[in-house]
Amino acid sequence: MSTAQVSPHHLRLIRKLETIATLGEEERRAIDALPMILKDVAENADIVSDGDTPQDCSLILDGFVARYQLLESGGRQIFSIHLPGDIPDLQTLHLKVMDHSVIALTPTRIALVPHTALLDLAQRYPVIAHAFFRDILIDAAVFRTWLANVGRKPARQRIAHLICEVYVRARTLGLAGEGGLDLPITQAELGDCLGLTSVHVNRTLQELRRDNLIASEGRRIRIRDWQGLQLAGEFDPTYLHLVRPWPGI
Amino acid sequence: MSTAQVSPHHLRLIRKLETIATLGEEERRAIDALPMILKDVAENADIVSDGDTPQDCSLILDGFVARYQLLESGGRQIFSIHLPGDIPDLQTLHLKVMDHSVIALTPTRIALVPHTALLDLAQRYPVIAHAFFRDILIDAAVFRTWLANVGRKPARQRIAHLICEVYVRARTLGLAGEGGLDLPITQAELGDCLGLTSVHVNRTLQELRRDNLIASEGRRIRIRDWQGLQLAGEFDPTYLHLVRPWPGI
DNA sequence: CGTGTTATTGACCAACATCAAACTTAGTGG
DNA sequence: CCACTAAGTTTGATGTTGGTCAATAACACG
Repeated sequence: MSTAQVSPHHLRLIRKLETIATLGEEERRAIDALPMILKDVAENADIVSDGDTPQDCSLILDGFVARYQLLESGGRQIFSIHLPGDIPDLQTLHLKVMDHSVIALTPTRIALVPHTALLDLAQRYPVIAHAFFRDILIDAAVFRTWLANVGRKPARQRIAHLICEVYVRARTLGLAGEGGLDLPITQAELGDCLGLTSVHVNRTLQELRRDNLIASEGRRIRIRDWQGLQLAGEFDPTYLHLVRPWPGI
Repeated sequence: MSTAQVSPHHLRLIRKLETIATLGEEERRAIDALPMILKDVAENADIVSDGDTPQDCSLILDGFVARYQLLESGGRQIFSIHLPGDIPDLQTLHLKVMDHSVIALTPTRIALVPHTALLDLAQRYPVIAHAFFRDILIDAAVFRTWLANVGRKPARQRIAHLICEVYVRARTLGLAGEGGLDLPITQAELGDCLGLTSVHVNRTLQELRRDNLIASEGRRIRIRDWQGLQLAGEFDPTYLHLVRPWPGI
């Protein structure tokens, strides 16, 4: 199967899974046969909400997505950032009730894939079941890493780390070049990722700019010193368990 | 199969899995046939270490266990607490290299179960594969919840929440009665769970005692006001996805 | 007993929060 | 194409939670 014949939507998923597992020709073909219903989601709209019991999973085709929870006390904690190719609600295959929400940080296009189709796929192709397992486990590894960041690192390190993570993941998926990435996320949202207020995020970003680790033009964050930024964030990509990390990481 | 014939070690695992999934007679029998090698682990010894590539999973038979990571800056973050019946390194079935460590908080007895046996089991019994999936997903849900705690809640809430969580899980497994539980964990370790210093943990515990939410006699924490403690911690057990929560939770 | 770990207390400090206002930017409709 | 608006960013002044350092007290255990 030459990839030219593959639908670009399905290709997104194949490309993503190939960053964390090794697929064969057969598996790629099977994924390409998945039924998908396209759907556009407005900025700041929930894709799945806390308490839902969805029957489909959402494959991100385009846009930035986050998983989060609102606290009784009014605060919000963002748990992870998701990029095209990710299925942020893959867990609904095995946990029927959502215990958090998924939101579109930008205007987003998703593909809805029925649980039945995905379960069937995993049933028939152990390699794909393995890939799903890995995806979920890497998800958990990201949560742990964020927990360590928020629990034990100062603001400057946390922010640097987050930028490193999103950059590496975007780059691995071919969504960012050498220079940096668009991180279309507000400082308040950054704060909700990192357990900080937007005010403190702002001041710390200025510090990172002053130290020439990053530059920001509007919402585009340009990485000026990749080594330095990794150092500043104590960033070690091991926890992402990438199969083929690009050189220089 | 009457449970009387089942080895108590295997029963621990069966009981645990039955808190998060529903097993049939056949599955219980298959679990009972799992090969296990018993091993004692000293207090404060690693069961698995960051960077290891183990060939077995560790079923906890007795004792308290934690997963953690050391940071370059010298700090430590604990990610989760594990009780008898848990398999804290289940993820090594699908992620070969450990990205964190597992430590015995108390003298602990574990059973080593070969990956091959577990993978075979999951292959032959979809219900068990499903249970493993759920276990890993619930693990991730715990990480998210801790992340929300550390990121967005003050010390008092964090501590109350942690006590609630461990109590509910211990009680569900039949390891704690109505009155409270042994939480054989130092205040420094509590701090490493919650992103606090031991000094602040100490002061906050005193506050919880003063408010009559808990009482502590040595290391035993007695819960004096279960409703109040849940309230103080904004504790909602949904994220544990228990199949049969006990009444009054 | 003595020794090492853990808990407790006190004095002081720093990182980050809060509150509030001004400024910038990107849309939007006339 | 400009004025208007809303959202996001930036700045300043001030407050508080929780950290740091250090000493003492309470245990646990051989």
